[in-house]
Amino acid sequence: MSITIKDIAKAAGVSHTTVSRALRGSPAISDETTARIRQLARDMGYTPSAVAQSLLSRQTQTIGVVITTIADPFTVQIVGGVEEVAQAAGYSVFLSTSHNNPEQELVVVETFHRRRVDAIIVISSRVGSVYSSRLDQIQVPIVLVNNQEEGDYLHSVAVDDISAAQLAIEHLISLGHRRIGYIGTATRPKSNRRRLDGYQAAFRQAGIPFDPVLIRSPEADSDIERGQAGLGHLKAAKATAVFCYNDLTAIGLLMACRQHNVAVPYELSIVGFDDIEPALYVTPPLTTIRQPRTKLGQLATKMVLDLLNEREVQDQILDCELVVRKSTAQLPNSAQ
Amino acid sequence: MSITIKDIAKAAGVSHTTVSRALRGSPAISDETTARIRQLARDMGYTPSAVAQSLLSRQTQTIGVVITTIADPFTVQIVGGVEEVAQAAGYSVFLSTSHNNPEQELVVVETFHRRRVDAIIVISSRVGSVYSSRLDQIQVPIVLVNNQEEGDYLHSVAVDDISAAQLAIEHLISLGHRRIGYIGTATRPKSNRRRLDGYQAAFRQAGIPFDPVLIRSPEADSDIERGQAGLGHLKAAKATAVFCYNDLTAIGLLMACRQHNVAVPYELSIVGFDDIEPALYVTPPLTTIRQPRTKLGQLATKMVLDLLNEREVQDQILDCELVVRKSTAQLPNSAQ
DNA sequence: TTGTACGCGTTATCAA
DNA sequence: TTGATAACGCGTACAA
Repeated sequence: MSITIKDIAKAAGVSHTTVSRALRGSPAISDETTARIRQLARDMGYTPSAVAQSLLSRQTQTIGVVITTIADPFTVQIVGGVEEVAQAAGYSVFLSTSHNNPEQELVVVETFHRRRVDAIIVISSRVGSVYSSRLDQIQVPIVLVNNQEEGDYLHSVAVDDISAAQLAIEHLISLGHRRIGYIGTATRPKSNRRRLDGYQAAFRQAGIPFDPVLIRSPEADSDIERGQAGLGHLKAAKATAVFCYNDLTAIGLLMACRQHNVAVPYELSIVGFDDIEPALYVTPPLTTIRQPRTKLGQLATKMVLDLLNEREVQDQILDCELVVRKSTAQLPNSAQ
Repeated sequence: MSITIKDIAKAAGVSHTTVSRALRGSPAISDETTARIRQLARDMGYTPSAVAQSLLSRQTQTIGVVITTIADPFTVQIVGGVEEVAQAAGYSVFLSTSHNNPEQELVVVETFHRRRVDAIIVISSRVGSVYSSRLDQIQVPIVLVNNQEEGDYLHSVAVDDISAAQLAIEHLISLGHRRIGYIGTATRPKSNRRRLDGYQAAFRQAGIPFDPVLIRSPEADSDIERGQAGLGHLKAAKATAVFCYNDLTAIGLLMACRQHNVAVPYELSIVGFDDIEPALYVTPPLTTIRQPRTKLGQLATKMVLDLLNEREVQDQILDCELVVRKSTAQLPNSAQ
C-alpha cells in the first residue's frame, strides 16, 4: 500500500491538489509550500503511480515487444535496439514470447492491448497480415520487424533480403565458383524466398545458368541440424560453395564438414547470413551477411514514436553488409 | 480511445455494473442478458483495461526484470526462464537494461516501482545490498539472481560458484595437470572471487600446492580480450591448463592459441564457464561448466510468485554441471 | 495562492 | 436479477 498524494496532503495540511501541483512544479504554488511538500514527499518515500496517471492520460508510456523465442540471439539483439530507444524516450517495454506459435502470438498481442500499451513491435512474425483485420479493433500502432508473412501490413522495418543474398552470391561468383548450393528453411518462408530470389538474380546478372538441384531446404528440427543435413546432397551435386539461410545453418554445415573431413574453405566455401556472435568464433571464422540488428530495433522504435506523435512514417528497408572472413576462398583451378 | 463497459452498457440498455458482472460471469445475472452482453462485447471489440483493474486491485500482474546488458547471451537465457513462468502465471514482464551502471540500475528499479510492478527480479546486479535500504520504501519483493555484490540481501537465487569451480579444477587435476592457470575478471568481483575460492579448494583437497603466479585478471574491455590477453603470461608461467572465468574468456584464449600456434588441448587444456551456445561451435568444442540458466530464471520467478502469495521462501543455490568436450586432454607424460 | 469537484475504467457494496 | 454509488490515485477546470 504505497503512499499517495493524499497522505502527503494530510501530513502537510493542504489539499491533494496542492500536493499534485507542487510536485509537478506548478508556478501557481508558492515556492515555500512547494519546497515543503517536496521535502515531505521525499521523506515519506513517495513515488507517483503510473497506473493512476495512465488511467487519466490514457497513455501508458509503454511498448509491447513480441518475439518468437528468446533462444534466437539474432532477435534478442533487435530487442536491445528497441529497449535503448524506448528507455531514452521514457517508455518501458513489455517483452513476451510467442514460441513461434501464431495463436500464442495473437494472445500476446491481446494481452498487450489489455494492458493498454501505446504501441506494439512484432519481430519476425509469422502472423503478419492477420493484424490488418485485428487492427480495426486494436487502435494501437503496430510495427513489424522482418515480418515473415507475405502481404501488405501496416508499418514495417525490414532488411533487404534480395540484395543481401545477391551480395553473397556475387562474392562467391567473383571467387570463381559456379556450382553454388543454397540451404534454406521452410520455417521462415518469406525471407527464405527472397534470399533465393537474390541468389537467382545474381546468377542471371552474371549470365550464368544455375542448377535447381543445388537448392535444398532439408527438414530438420533446428537450423543447425538443417545445415548438417545438407552436406551429403550438396557434395553429391558437386557444389563448390554453399550459401546458407543463416549463420546457424552455416555453422551446422561447417560442423558436418569437419566430421566428414571436408576442408573449408578449400573444398567447400560457405557463406552464412546474420553475423551472429558465434560466426566470429567458429573455425574458420564465417564469411557472412551482416544484418544491422540493433539498428532494426532502433528504427522500429523511432517509427513507433513518430506514429505516436502523429508524424508521417515510411516503411524502411535496410541494407546488409558482406563480411568476408575465412570460410570462403578462390575456387582452385579457376582463373582470377 | 478504447471501448469501455459504459459503452456496452449504453448499447445494451443496462447499467455498467451489469455489464461488468455479465462479463465476469456473475451468477447474479440471468443467462439471457449475460449472453446478450457478451455477444455485444465481442461485436464491439471490447477488451478490459488492465490499467483500471490495477488501480482498483492494487496489483498489476507485472514483474520488472533488470539486466545489465542484452549483449550477454547468458543473461538473456535467464530472462527466458523468467518470461516462461511469468507468462504461465498470467504475469507480464517489463525488461530494462542498466548498461552495467549501478546508478542506472537504481533508476530502472525506481521506474518499475512507479509502474507499480508486483515484483522485481535483478540479474547479475552490482548494486546488491543497496536494495536493503531502498526496500524500506519500496514495498515490493525483490529477487536477485547471481548477484555480484557481497553482503546480505533479501532473496536470491544463485549458482554455487565455489563447487562449480572445484568441479572444473578436479577435472583438470584428474587429467594429470598440476600447473593450472586462472583467468579472472574484475568486473564481477563476487563470482570471480568464489570461483577462485573453488580453484584453491580443489588444490587443497588434492594436497597439491598451487602457484599464485598462475592467477591473472588481465585488464581489457571485454571478456574475449581478457582471454586473448592472458595467453602470454600463462605460457611463460608454464601452465599446462587454464580455467577461465567464463566461456567468452575461454574463447578469447582459444583464439589467441590458434594465432600463436598453441595446440588445444595437446599443449594447453582449457575449461570455460557458463556453457553458452558458441562453446559448442568452437574448435575444439569447449569443456565447460554448465550453469542452469533457464532454471535460474524459472526458480527466481517461482520465488517471486511465492512471495506474492505470502508463502515461505528460501534462498536457492543451484549446482552446476561439468560438460567435458574437446578442449581438455590428459597431460602428456603424466601417469593415468 | 489554494481548494472543490469531477472524471479516467473498473469492481464492490448496498439497496431496490 | 439489476442499478446507483463509491472508491482506487491522479490531474485539471473552475471557484474561492
